Amino acid sequence: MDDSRNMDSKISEDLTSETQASKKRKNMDQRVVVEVKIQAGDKKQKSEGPPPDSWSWRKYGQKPIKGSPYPRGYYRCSTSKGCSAKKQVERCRTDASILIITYTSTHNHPGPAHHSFTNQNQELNEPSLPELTEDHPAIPDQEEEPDTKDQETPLPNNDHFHYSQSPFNSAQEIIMDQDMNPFTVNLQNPYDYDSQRVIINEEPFLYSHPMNFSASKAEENDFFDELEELPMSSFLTDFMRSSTLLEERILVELS
DNA sequence: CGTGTTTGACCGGCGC
DNA sequence: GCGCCGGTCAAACACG
Repeated sequence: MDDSRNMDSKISEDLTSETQASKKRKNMDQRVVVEVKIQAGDKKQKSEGPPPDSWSWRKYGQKPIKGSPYPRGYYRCSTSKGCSAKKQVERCRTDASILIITYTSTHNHPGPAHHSFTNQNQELNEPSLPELTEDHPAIPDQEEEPDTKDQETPLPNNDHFHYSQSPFNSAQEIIMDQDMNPFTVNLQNPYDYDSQRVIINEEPFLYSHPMNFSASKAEENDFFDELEELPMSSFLTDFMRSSTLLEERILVELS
């Protein structure tokens, strides 16, 4: 639909520091980039996979990306018909063990499963961000993004929050490279998305060795395979539950 | 039968 | 103006 395009145009002007982004491409609205470090064995988890995520995603496309050996999958929220939440999943071209998930738009509906578990986590997790995405009309423009005012806001906090909150209310690390983030920047980030980045690493060493280069042609196939199934959310979910110890971190980072 | 995935085609923006 | 590329659509297909 053109809704996406709609926001594109609008947003491009809003983003103040997205000059770079626009260069690369027509930046979409503000996006949340999540980097998930996975391990070889984790992929299998999907098989047993609990619910993928609190949200159900329907894949609507997949395309090979230039410069990256791995294809990018396009997902849309299927939980609610009118929900415009989308996400893109791709692998880091430099480190195959890193999954890059880009969340776009917001959920304009309460997440079913999400809610249940949101209750427990959210309380301590994100005090500043109530169920903005959920059922709170706190968002003036709601999903449709707006009229710019929302995005123009110099204090992206709120905006970002509700963005980040929906998909991964369990991120272990939330980083906004937009402001200043040594971490992300230090890591090699092939993408200059001007949105905040969330890094979820299953390993505590993510920052230690950003580059693994363990990706080989042979693995490519594997990756494709994974991408196709891409229920990566399964481990995300897993994280949500077990990342309680890091929740405080989020609080600090976000707040 | 309903829901989600796959896949090719199409559209629109951007760079040259 | 043309070509490239990313993003989306929609029909066909697969699975529960």
